[in-house]
Amino acid sequence: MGITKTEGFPSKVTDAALVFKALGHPARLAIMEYLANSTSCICNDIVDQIPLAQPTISRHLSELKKVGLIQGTIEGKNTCYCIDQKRWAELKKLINEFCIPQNNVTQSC
Amino acid sequence: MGITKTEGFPSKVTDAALVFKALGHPARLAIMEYLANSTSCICNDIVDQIPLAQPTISRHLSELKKVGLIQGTIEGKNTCYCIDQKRWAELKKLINEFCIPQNNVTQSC
DNA sequence: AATTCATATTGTAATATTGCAATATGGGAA
DNA sequence: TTCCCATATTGCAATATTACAATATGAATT
Repeated sequence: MGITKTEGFPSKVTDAALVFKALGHPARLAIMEYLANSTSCICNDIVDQIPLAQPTISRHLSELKKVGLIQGTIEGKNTCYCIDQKRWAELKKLINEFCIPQNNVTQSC
Repeated sequence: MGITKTEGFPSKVTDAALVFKALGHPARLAIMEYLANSTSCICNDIVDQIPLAQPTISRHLSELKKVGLIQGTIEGKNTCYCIDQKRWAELKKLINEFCIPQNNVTQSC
């Protein structure tokens, strides 16, 4: 059906899945990496960095914004995108809960 | 188009995106969490844990297997799924390269 | 006011994903 | 062999995603 069932899962799982999903596209991951390594907020520089058309990038940006990974501020003609550091810290914690396996658990295969 | 453009991105980015994408579904994330916290390999126990039909879970399992997150071993009647610890360590490293922002970079907004 | 530049939105077409019923497959038990 | 049990695969149908052209918007510049 193309529709993702979310009932029956803990909200922590569905929340984390949304973040992973947002990061699960080369363009969006490249945008995140670019923003994480930039000293200043970048605007249309992103368009020059990513090999996709401007409308497509705009849509990816709004998707990252939707899950709270980034933040956009209008500055005159330009829009300034950057990682929402506060939210990022929370998300990183969320991600690590799934990324890091329990050390005290030994698997039999 | 529904098609994801991968040309023009570093392979490190597209590789990581595939992993994130695989984790970007509640069912798959729940499976990973379950496997990470189990002392033994689980087989059809997963079907009892996830509120989805067996064929759907089977498909999610094969998707996780495709990106190397898990491993399946046939044991008589059952199939034993568990996290591929070696590959997981590599993937964790890959994920952290994108998850952890540079500390020496200060953002202006 | 007219133009330009940066970005967002909308429309549309192609493709991918998801979910389940139905069905296969293959091992072990009877 | 026949019957179950566990799992995989296939075949849809519904929906989501992706990409881009065209267009809108809105600020600054002329």
